Amino acid sequence: MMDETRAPQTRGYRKKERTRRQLVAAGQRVLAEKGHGLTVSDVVAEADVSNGTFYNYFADREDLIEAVAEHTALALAADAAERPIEDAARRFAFATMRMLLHARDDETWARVLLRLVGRPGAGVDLSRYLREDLAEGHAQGRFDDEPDDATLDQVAGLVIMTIRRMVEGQARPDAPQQAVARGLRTLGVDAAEAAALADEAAEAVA
Amino acid sequence: MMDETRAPQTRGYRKKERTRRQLVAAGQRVLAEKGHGLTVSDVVAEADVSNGTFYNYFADREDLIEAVAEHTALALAADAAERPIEDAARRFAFATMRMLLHARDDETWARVLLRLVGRPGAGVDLSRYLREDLAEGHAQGRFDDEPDDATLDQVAGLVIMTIRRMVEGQARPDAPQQAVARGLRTLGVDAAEAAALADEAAEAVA
DNA sequence: CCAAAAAATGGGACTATTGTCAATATTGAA
DNA sequence: TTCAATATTGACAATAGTCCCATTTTTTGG
Repeated sequence: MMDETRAPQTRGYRKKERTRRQLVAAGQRVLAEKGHGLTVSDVVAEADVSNGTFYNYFADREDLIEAVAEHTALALAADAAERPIEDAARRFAFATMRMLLHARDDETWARVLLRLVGRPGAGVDLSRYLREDLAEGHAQGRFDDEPDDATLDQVAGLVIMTIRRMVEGQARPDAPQQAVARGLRTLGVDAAEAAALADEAAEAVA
Repeated sequence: MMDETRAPQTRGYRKKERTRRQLVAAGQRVLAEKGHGLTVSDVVAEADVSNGTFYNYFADREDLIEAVAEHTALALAADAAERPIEDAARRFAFATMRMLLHARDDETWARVLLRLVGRPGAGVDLSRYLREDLAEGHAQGRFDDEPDDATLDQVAGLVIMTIRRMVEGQARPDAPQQAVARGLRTLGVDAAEAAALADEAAEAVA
């Protein structure tokens, strides 16, 4: 990715940024159609820019794929965050369930998301929503633990590995509920309520 | 990877399998020296085989990197498994700590290991030792949970995400102990003992 | 406000690398 | 020695990634 910290003051600047969005959008379409066999040629053709321009915005092919994954994941997370759910535990259950079911229904996206994990440095913002949820849950007295990095890692890791297992086709049908319930229990919600919330989320999201 | 399930029909033919080992070994050396910029050309030059031969054994460049990572991880896991530690909880603590510290000290390997996550289907054997440990721990009455997939995912996910954070340079110095203790607690070991075992493992492995 | 310098973007030819393939060489068995 | 099976090879095609220059945009100074 290019320098994101540059101040977006100038008007023309935004025009140039559109090229990046074009490329990401094109990447999304090509990825959806051709899956992982996407080539840079495909993408630049779809976006109607030249090969050189592509590398003005992305370091390599993986970098684009990463950007597409992040874009989709953020959209999903932002959407979930907008829901006016007061209880942090319930919101966590819904957001997590949403991500898991989306991964189940869109294998291409799931695979791309998994790659993101394998590329440290990327996807940092992804955990922002999770962190906020955890912090609020702790403030509400819903979750035991302080929302520290280790807690975050454990919950995120559970979600990631569950998605991985789903992609591998080795997941039981109720893997999403299991994972959500397990995540809640890890955060300090008692087993019975965790299971209830997970089931509720599964029904609501599906 | 090529077909591993092929029966040893022609006994002596397996001498040819040496080529694969040569490639993996060459990959290890090149990876250690050039880090991520390794090219297939480098590897085949180092292994002294032709370009075409490489693709007889590996589907693509990533596939080799994967094999190298698995090779190293398995060596590590096997080594840990050989230690005559009776208590499953303690053995888990040692094995996990060993992997975490190795990842901390060898960033290249850590990055390669993370990539395995993004390649579903790979690294399956990696969790075998973990599964065995969990099963034995359950049999010993040390761990609460049945050693089911979800438990495995949660523990493996914790380790992976901890390594990820270490690679990103955002981990606290005691992240390995934290992670090991957390893993033990997830398995049902009470907090005090989990912390004690984690500290013990950290000292012993370091 | 204008002109010119400076900086960033877009373009596409070029190089490097990956990955394919059909021909050739090697192996073990009969 | 011959054969079938498999491994190896290197030339080749496809694709990734680099580089430099023209063009556009932004900033500077009068």
